[in-house]
Amino acid sequence: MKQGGFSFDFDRIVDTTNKDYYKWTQWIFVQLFKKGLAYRDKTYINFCPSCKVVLSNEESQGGKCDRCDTVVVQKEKDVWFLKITDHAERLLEGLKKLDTLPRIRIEQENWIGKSTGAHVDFRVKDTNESLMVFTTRPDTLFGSTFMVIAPEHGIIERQKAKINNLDEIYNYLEGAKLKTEFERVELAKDKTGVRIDGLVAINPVNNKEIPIFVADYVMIGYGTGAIMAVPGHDTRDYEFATKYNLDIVEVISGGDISKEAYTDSNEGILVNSGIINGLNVPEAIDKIIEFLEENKIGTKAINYKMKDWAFNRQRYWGEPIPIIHCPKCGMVHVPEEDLPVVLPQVEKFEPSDEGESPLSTIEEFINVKCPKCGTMAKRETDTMPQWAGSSWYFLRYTDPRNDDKLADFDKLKYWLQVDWYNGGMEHVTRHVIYSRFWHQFLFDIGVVPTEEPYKKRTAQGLILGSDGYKMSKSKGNIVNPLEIIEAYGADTLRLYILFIGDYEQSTPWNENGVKGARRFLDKLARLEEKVSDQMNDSYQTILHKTIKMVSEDIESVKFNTAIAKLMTLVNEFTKADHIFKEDFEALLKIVNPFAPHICEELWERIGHNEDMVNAPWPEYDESKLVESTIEMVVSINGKVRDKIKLPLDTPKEEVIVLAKSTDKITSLLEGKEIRMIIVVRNKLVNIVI
RNA sequence: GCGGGUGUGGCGGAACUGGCAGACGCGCUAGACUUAGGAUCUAGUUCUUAGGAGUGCAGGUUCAAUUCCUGUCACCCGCACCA
Repeated sequence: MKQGGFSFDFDRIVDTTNKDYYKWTQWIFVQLFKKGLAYRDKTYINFCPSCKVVLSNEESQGGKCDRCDTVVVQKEKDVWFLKITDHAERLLEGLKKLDTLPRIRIEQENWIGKSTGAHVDFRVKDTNESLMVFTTRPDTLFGSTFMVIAPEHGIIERQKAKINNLDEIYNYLEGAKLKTEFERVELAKDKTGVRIDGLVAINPVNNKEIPIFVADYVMIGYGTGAIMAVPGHDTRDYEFATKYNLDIVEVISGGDISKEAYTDSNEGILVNSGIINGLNVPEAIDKIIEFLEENKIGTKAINYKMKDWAFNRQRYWGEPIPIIHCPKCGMVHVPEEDLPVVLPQVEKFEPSDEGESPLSTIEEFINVKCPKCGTMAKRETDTMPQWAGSSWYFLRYTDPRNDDKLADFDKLKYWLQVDWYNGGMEHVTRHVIYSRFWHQFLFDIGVVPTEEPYKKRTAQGLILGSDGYKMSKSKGNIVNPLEIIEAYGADTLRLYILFIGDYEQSTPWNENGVKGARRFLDKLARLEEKVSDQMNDSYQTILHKTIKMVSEDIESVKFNTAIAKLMTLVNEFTKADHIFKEDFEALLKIVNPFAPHICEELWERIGHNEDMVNAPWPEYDESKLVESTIEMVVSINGKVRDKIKLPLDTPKEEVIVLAKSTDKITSLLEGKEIRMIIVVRNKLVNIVI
């Protein structure tokens, strides 16, 4: 970093693995625990048999471990959760105020996955329980002709005495278990399921008895793990109903349900639907929810795809969770004054085969007195994920050595919000959601002065290997920046990376391009020989234009075009027979952000003792931006035919006369009738024939 | 399937509210200086049947379209039996 010449304040270094830092990560956890936002629960978790580690949903996308690609298995375990779902709505709301890339915004919205609809209770006949479903389309309730529950749904065990085909069902559940989440999704085309013989549900709006199926196309993790199937208006239900010969009822007119489900039904009118017949869809939804609530069979509901954040890991490298398990008091947090709970020295860094944390074998770490009652108790041995420390580190920059607080409130007030947070594309989704959640929480307990951490959030494009693929060790297409600095210099590297392409776009690395950047710097250095005390008018316009455009490009993060313009200017200076010293200084100042080392060097060589970084940014002279003579394009029917040189702001009538009089244009116009002439001031003349 | 993004020379990429398509760089070609050139400089470099054609493809609006509209294709990314 230092070699690259970045202007970071290295006095404010923050290291999330340092105990003076993670003390505050643990402190935040304690606050979350006190507010009930950190809780422990037994659940099926994603477990990677290779890393021997519990994974969050975020880390096991596609059913594979995001570190080693091993297929993830489900395992029952005690899991620490952070109740991020409590913030679902706020996280979504706050997004509106965040200035960010469309892509990031969409990913966030997707991740939160809000949908509105209703919860509806379906009584199960001859039992004392009912199945609750979530639906976004309560208006189609009258068309629900069967129900489907997820294989993991608890009702199977609870009502097994009533089920006649238990063997068949268990058999199916076994099969479903063997499939990974990934396969269940992949083999989506062919729907399988088993009817639960013995259990019948009652559709609460028309009291019809409908069969219940168990099928793995319903997920336990989303909604309630049970659905009301409306085959007439849902493709999956339609497919299932056709396969198992179930009733298909049309409740929204407009389609042809003998051929396929009519899903594009927002236009249609309700039919076969009792009290909501004749209404359009939005009206029907309102009315049926009203009905459900009046009769206590359902409620309006909002569902989020996002789940609580599984927060414990069994890795060594992580902040120990500051909780003590006391036989008398239960779970007690470590008192704030006793923080940090320091990560002990350990011989074995690997978790046990059972997936226990490596800390679990260290007696002197585990055994501890309960801070409440003094009884011998045991420490929690799981640690936090890497996300913990990275969810708030930027706050610590404001006050990196504070030992009393995670950061002084007044300092936070001075610095926050972060004006612009930029980071790598690969971490964006999770980092944005986690850090905003923590920040909102810290705001709620009065630790930070703003509800949202940053105003603007972007991510820069990746630099790919020269083969156009993502750089990776296995592909052998890695470029080591230090080697480039060694061979071409830090300025070259900086310049090339910024010149290579659009800031947000991924671009392949090209060593030849690096040479080009170096050539530019060599050219710049050679200009020094031409510096003189004599003014030079020959390049004034382009100089001032470049100052203006480079300033603007930097503001709008278009570094590639800024550098292109600098190159043009240097080419222009190369042609000049001498360069006025002040003009050369102006050039150095605008090249400086891209190539600071060489500019400082040249700055000194032309007689400055003071550092260049403190020199003011040059200003352009408005009067020098435009030349007095301009070139106008003369086109016929939109095709460029000739160019004429004219004084700036020549009146329209004169322009027309001059345009028509050139040799080329006269010959082309011969014998033709001019239908109209369009003049764009100082730009072009278009003659239509 | 849904959503987002991107399609411009041999390559990376420019082109503000429609107004000279290909800036700038790489690569390539020829020449100069040189024992030499992988240094430097100069000239050229979208294609071309030399009239034109040309910004993924097909239409449309306009005096004028990479830019606006309609349709369509391809690639990349994200989500995904989401009820």
